Amino acid sequence: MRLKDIAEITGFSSSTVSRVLQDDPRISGETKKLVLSAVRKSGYRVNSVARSLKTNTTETIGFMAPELANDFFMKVAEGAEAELGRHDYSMLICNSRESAAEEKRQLTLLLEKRVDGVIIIPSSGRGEHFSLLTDFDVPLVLADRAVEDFSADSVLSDNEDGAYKAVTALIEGGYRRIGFIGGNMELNNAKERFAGYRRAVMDGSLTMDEEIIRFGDFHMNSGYKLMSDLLELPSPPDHVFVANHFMHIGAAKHLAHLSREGRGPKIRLSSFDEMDVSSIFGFLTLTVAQPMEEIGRRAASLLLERIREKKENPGKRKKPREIRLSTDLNFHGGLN
Amino acid sequence: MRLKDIAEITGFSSSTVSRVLQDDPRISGETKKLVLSAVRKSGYRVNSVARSLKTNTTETIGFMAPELANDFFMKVAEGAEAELGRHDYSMLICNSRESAAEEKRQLTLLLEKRVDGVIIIPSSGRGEHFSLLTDFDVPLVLADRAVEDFSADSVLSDNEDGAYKAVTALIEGGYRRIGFIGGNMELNNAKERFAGYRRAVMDGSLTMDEEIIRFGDFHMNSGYKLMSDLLELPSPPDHVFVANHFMHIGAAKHLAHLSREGRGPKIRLSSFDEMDVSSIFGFLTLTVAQPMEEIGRRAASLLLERIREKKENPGKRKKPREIRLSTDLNFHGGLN
DNA sequence: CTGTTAGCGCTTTCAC
DNA sequence: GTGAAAGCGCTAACAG
Repeated sequence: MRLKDIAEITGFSSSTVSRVLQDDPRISGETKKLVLSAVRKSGYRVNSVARSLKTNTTETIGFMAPELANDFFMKVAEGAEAELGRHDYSMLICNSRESAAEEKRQLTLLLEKRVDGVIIIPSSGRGEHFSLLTDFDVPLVLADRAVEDFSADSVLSDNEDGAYKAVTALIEGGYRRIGFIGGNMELNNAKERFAGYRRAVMDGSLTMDEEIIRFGDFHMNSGYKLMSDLLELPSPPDHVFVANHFMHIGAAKHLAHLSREGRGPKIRLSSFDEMDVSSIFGFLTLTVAQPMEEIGRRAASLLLERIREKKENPGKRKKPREIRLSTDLNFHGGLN
Repeated sequence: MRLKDIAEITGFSSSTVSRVLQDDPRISGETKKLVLSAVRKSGYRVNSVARSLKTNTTETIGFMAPELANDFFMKVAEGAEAELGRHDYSMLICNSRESAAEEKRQLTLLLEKRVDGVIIIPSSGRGEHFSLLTDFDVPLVLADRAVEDFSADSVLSDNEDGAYKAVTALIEGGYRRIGFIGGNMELNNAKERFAGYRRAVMDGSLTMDEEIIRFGDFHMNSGYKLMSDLLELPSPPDHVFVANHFMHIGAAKHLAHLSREGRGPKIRLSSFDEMDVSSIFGFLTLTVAQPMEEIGRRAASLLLERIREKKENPGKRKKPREIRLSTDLNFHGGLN
């Protein structure tokens, strides 16, 4: 069933049917009713592919994340999906598998599918290949992470501030030897969280001790391992600030194992990120909650704005905008 | 840059360029080289939209899940994505928000986008609206859950068997009062897991005691709440089998809270599902591991098969196939 | 308010 | 081995 068939059934022309479907105000109420009823009866569905070919827009955007089975990324995705859905956009999802090469490969596919724009949570700190998109004039918004070699619209948390607030609160709470489990330092958010930690330590007149500063990969197992390393130190920290949720769970898991064996050390944890499973353990003191869904929502709405601007003002590209969302500091277990 | 431009640059016709792009064997090596080099130089990308209009296939499938920020669903999605990627298919992702109505709404969108097929993890036990797809001859595969009022290809875990194996092992391990925290009983997998529990209890000559059988909604908080209910019983269970991962984490969280307060009851947990955070607590005895990614992979490959069959044999619809994947029983903490 | 017409960028007979 | 031409289903001037 094609639009043309509806035209034949109702006796109107294709253009009239097309206009009805687009709610063109010029169409008379009577005609509209007739056409719409024929559409309903026949079960006709517009062919978006044909429409896209004609209009040169697909109402589809690409969403690329380093992995899919990751609650943080998918909260961002849910936020984006919600915002896009309000505007009848769909989302083509891509798993970059934490690889910039794979990221590039998938971008070319998105390009061929003629998506109207792309949201990327970068897999690495580098994004030269994102120029693929801008070369083709496809709007791009980075979410959660920025890259160092490519400037693009982005929606990020205020990582440094979040870490600073948390560590400062810990110092005020009396901790004097606060360890740090950081993320992959090629990623800007890992760097910024570390910078926040460092600044808080300095401002709080504690000494920066490299012994109690470790870097992992933002995954659970590295949190587990690094926690274990820290505890084996002759003089272990009295608190550890962990730079993301997954490493925090890993670190807590290690503490839980120890305490199960009856040799639980006196130590507490705080973490960047807050998920609904964050507080399952008793070691948690503070979390720095990122507005995960808002990151997605804002990324989507910025992207839609860029798409609109492009349509209204072809060829004119605005200079990249960076949106920083602030985090919330939440207390959980008390300070000791 | 269009295909036609490449034709003009190289002096060949559009048809020839098109054939080169599709690796048509009739094209001479020389021509191929010439065209390909022009393609590379110009940065030309095929326009999939135009191709789709012509070929009536989009190489895109829809993937619908009740939520996105759910590691179980997304492991399935990753499996599907991997399989689809091997065949250059893309995935349009939809969040049905645990609502059949929303599910229906999004299906019509997928229909308009002319996806070649759809994978659905149903939000509810009902799927009359899935006929939207079959009416339009769009292949559909259900993953993880079946629906009672609509028969479709499906890839499911052997839920009953998994629960049966686990509970039987618990009985053999000496537990005599095994409670059950079930899922939303409108869902077939919740029902089947309960059936497995029931059969094991019967076969093991324990008594079915409704007191220690509770039903939640597969989310963490209901596991927490129901665990608390069970512990308040005059005669609480000595073990609780929880019907999925998220409720298990909730139940364990409750136990962790209690034991932190020094009043940890002597009770252990087992759970359907195994995720990498399953074993963070010490209460865990057994898990019934579902092959999450395989569910996705198999769903995708069955879907691709159906798409192929449809192309080769239009109009002929095979009768639905149900694939049951077996689960693995894994021991964690020992039996007491 | 409605119809005619051209054409989006590709694939694919059919012809040579 | 290559080209000419038609057409996928829709939209959007333009015309009336």
